Amino acid sequence: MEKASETPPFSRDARARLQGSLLAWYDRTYRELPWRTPPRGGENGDTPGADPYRVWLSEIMLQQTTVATVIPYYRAFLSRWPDVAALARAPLDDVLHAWQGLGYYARARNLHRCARQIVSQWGGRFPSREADLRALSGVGPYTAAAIMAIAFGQKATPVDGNVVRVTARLFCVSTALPHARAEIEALAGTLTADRRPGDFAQAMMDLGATVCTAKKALCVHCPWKGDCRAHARGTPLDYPRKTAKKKKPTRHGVAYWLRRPDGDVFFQRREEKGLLGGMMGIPMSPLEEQKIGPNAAARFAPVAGDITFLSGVVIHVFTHFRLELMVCVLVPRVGDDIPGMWVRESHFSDIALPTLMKKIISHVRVNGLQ
DNA sequence: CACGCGTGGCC
DNA sequence: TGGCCAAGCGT
Repeated sequence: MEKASETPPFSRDARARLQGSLLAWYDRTYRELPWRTPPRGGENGDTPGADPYRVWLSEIMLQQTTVATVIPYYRAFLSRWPDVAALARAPLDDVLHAWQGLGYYARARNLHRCARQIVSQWGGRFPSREADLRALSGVGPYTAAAIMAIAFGQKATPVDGNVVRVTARLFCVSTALPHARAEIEALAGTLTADRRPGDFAQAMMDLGATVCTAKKALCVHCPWKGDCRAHARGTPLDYPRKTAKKKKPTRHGVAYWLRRPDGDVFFQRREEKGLLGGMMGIPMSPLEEQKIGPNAAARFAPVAGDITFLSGVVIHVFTHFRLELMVCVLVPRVGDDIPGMWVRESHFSDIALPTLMKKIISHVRVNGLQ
């Protein structure tokens, strides 16, 4: 396994050159973002550490999520909960509601749990040791390293998708992902600067986000073009190598729009674990590989009643499968005795609904019978 | 450790 | 248009 890369790590001098040119590039091209503190620039100037709460909040939101998507959510959270104590005091439902549409809802539950951990275990102040950060809910190796570097100014190497790509190209790592992960992390660690660790970490990510991107390598603008081995070969887009992905399957299901005579609609909280965990939604059948016929759809209904199938289907694409959902209106024949809540349409905006549920609501508006 | 977990934008 | 991608984590 020790064929680490096609080319060996850089010498001490080369590393110093790489660090200097990247930091200079960062100062020159600095992008302002709501959670950032500007680089002081200059000689040995370390950027003053940012508020750990803001760094943490932004990093959790940015997990697998684009900057443009995160910005409005980040502003809303920070304005509503300015510090970790405020967030810890909030009811979980409020946090989930504020998170709706952002996806990966386990992050929101872990965020809330983490806020309470900070208050109960650390007196409301973020710990400044990587191991203590790692013990917090929702904080993994990447986020712990990011907080260490950006908020506490400590030498640490957060390795996100950008850093993986930049590093794989710089060294021409021949091993394919995800197997190459450890190897790439080790190589990335050899680059990390002692000075301005927070700026260096963000510079690596910015480089991957704006210059050394997945689909384009704008090597002309890259501060590392003189040392990059993939650029020297003229094949930067060949890295990082990846193993082929499986094709995304389609799964089928039925969603039940339970409507009472007064017009209220039935919602229930989804189980904490699993798809859209902890969010509100209308009842759904189990998801199957095959289309679900009318008989099975009636059999899966949560209560007895008159069923009307709406025309069309709701299509929603998740990370690991494509969902094709039939929607039927169900007028319960008997009183409700299943756990959940009846919600007036004018109050839909009060409950935490994932995007799939909003699509279903829209589908009923368009195709539903009044 | 491979997999489950959202959503929106891009070509 | 379908596949790929985006500042990963928990199990």
